[in-house]
Amino acid sequence: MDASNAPKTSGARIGRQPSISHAELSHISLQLFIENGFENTTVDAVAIAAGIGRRTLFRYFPSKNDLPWGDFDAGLEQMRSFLRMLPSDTPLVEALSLAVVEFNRFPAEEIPFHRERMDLLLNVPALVAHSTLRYAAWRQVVADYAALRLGIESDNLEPQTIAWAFLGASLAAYEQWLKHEDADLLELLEAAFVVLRTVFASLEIHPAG
Amino acid sequence: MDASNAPKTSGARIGRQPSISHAELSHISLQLFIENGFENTTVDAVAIAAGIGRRTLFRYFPSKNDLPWGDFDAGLEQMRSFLRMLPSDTPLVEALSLAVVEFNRFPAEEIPFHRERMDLLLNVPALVAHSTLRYAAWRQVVADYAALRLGIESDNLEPQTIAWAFLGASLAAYEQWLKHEDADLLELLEAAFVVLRTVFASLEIHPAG
DNA sequence: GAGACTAATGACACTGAGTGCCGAAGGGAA
DNA sequence: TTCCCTTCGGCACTCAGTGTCATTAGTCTC
Repeated sequence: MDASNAPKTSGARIGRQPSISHAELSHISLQLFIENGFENTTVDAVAIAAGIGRRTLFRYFPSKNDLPWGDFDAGLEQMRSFLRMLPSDTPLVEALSLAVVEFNRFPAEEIPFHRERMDLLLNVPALVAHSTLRYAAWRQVVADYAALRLGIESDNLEPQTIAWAFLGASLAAYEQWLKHEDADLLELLEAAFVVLRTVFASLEIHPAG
Repeated sequence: MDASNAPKTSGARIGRQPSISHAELSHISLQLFIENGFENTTVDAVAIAAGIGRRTLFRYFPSKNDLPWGDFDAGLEQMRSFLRMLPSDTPLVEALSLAVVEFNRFPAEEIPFHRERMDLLLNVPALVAHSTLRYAAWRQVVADYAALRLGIESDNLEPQTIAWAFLGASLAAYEQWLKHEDADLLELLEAAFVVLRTVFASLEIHPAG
């Protein structure tokens, strides 16, 4: 899906070369969004800044809302692999906690950049709304693993609830991270998962019968 | 916020009467969306069906996406009251479970209607995305109560994580409800909350039979 | 009842996102 | 060079949403 303009090792491609990459285009748009605000930046402005036609831009990204996301799917595949390689006797919640933390680990030099992107994604209403659609794929990864471990289908109540809980905890952690300049994202994620364990482990609850 | 065109008991209102109510307009739009699909129904078509101008429609609802929601805020206020009236020694998770179940209790005759609305809200991409913004207010109610009970601010990690978890569990329950014609929504909600308690208490999960 | 005041309506024009269509441009292969 | 393939980008169009403003339909005062 990405790097589609880099010449493949298996022979040169035929036809006209793409004039830009998804990553470049995403990066250029992000610059503009951060500088002028998401709403104040038109798609035309992004296309002009990238030196491509407006029509071409919509061939790279299906909507303006998708521009800041860049290559999210690549990260998902990594998370899938990570989960596959975990020992199968790892407790479910621990396995998922580890995987989610790993998913959000970035090289130190990328962190300021990542922060600005997440600041947009979690604060611009249009992007907050749109993000739900992207998170669905993320939840699917979590639900698939939970289903595998529980021996049930991934569209059952249990895997879906678990996936939602991990997503929610992650977003709560991100919100804290953006609010506190000096905070550590991975620690906040772990803290959020601990909240889940402690809050919902309170056993004075009587399951409704 | 609603019933603004019904004459108030305290004297007649001044100025021209609203030509329609939010509830009526929402209902009319829902009919069209269900019949023809959300994407295939233009705002103009809704306005015409409602016998009002297109411009007027946007004074009642800020966007097409808001039309199917109707009066969501009224339910939120009810949930707030419900939580306020609970004994303060009710365990936090139990209190929230009860409140959320109560929030989703509807008269039997409204259930088929509610089902169709939720079917739209949870399946039409544009509405799924937009719903995140509406759910934020819902989460705030949960977070506020959790914060109160925990003696911390509602924008802290704990209340936010708890609110996300309850929202996620509720949505997972709704998805099951829509998928199984004969399912009971309130039972599914309780089941989803039990999933949270058992999974995060690291107990054994038994797939629902 | 006439005029003042108030609030909702709706027509019009405009911006901006997203799409279908199609010819042109740029590349490799024969 | 010629053919073929792929991307590019201009154009026209649909539709959501907004600012403006005259109009309509009420109430209140004199």
